[in-house]
Amino acid sequence: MESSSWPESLPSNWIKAIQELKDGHILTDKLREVHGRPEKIESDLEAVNNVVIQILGMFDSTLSILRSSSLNGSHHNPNDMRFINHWDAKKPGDFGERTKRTTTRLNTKIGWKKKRTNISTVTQITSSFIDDGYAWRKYGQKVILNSKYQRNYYRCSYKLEQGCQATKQVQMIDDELPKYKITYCGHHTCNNLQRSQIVVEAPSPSDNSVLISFKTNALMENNKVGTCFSTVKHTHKEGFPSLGRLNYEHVSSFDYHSSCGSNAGLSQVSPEPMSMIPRLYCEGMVLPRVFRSTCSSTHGYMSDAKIENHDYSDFHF
DNA sequence: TTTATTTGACCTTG
DNA sequence: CAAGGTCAAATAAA
Repeated sequence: MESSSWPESLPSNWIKAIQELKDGHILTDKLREVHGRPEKIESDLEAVNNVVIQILGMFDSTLSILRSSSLNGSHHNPNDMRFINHWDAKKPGDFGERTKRTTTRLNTKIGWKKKRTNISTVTQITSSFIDDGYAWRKYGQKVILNSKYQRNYYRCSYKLEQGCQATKQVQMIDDELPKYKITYCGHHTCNNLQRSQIVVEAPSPSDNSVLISFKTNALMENNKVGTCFSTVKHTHKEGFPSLGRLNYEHVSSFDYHSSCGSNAGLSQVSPEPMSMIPRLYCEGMVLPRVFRSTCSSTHGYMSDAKIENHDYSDFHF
């Protein structure tokens, strides 16, 4: 990926994105070197951790640049507020009365439509709430037809501060076992991911794999569980029935086994914008192999995820 | 007092 | 028109 192969006419933000990808590629190579040498991983765990975090940051940065460029069909400065779509143009407090709100909403009809038809979603079925590393704020709850449980709507806590458009919906599935359908809509453009602490364990002699344990900051810092688990703080009277007290350590800790073999999982997921995929996948994709993700929840069930409604129009790789 | 959640109204979509 | 998604005032929690 030589920079000379790119047309000189590329806008500066695209060049920046390309540079980010190149840097990420170099760092990934570094990781690959370490991958086959578990003794090095152990001795330099912090350095490995830092590389992973750098790569993730580069992916987020690149996607942010690409998305901001492609959303409007032209290249522009992502900080230019003129290019924010109608959906987000409105700020809280703009409407003191219902009548005023009604008028404005009608005027932004195009924005609504665009939002709903073009947005990509990722749906995940899980037996417990997953800490995806982002801070979410609940903004709605709705009774869904033919469903015993209400659907809960969350948006990124940094929507107002940074204009992050990521939202997610959480709905309990009517099943004999407690399961949740979590639908992520849009991707995060905020820089407030609570980075996971990554613990790499040496491979076992019997299993040619590397165990990487992702633990969120919520476990490291006292009294911050509420922030990280805003989605867990639902009410029992209307929303989901009580599952009892969740074990935070178990729920927020995931183990990834890097196994030789199948690549199906990665190939299925990789085209999706990194920052909109639940961290369950994003973190795993850092390494060159594919993972079977085991959610070590209080129930110990496997979590399952799939991508619905691909829309790659914003991401021309 | 500040911040987050609840909840009914409003709006879009099919 | 029904169903689902979002807003924002009211309320609760920290």
